[in-house]
Amino acid sequence: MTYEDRLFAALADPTRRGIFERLGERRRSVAELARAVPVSQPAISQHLKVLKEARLVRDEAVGARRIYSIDPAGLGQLRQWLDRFWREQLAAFESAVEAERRE
Amino acid sequence: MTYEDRLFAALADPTRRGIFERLGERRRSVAELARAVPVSQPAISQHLKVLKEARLVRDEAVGARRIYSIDPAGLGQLRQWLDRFWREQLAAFESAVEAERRE
DNA sequence: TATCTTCATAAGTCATGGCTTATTATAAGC
DNA sequence: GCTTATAATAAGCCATGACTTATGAAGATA
Repeated sequence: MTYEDRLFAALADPTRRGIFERLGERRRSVAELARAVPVSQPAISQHLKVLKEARLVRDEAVGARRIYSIDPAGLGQLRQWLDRFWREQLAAFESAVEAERRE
Repeated sequence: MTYEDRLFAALADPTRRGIFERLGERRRSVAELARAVPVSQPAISQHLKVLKEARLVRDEAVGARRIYSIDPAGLGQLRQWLDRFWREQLAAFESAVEAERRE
């Protein structure tokens, strides 16, 4: 499974995207997230693990708590994918127009 | 299921993303895709249906064939989501810095 | 030390989704 | 008109993944 796969798969689940978007507002502990999102604490931990492996979030130990926050790395990857795709598609479009012009 | 859900779910599957990227190069028929991607023709059709419902792809009848091509609408949605997220995160970051400064 | 909180992991359940083969519908070509 | 090509749908199989409860580990608090 590539990094890109992990990235898209991580964002595919709505609950997980919800968690991610909440972390976008501000850093939160697992318990805070569990209070805000209607699933159990273990479910939150599992989602966070997936997000972390996709490099979308980081965590930091603070006492017994673990504070999660956004890691821009994953988003950067996503933007790269989008930009590359856009460029390629634009190029393909132009070459199609060019081919048509030559007919 | 929201449109956004459909969008992310559609891009989550690697095979489907492969199909989508091939269509990024140029428009193709179902049979062409089936020849290029190592799954059966019905599987291709099923993937195309998902991509179409996410507005990532359009189709057009040409004789007995169906020509699929990129529909920029879905990508636009994805970019919007990314941009909005980025802006919000930036704002959150700035307000965090501001709060820290006041301490 | 004993207890309480916080979080991760284990194990099991259930729904979803991606694939297959079989079939059907429509258009093309002889 | 009959056969071939193209593509969508139906039905069924199986793996994956999202959730649950139960449990354990590590830090905070009395």
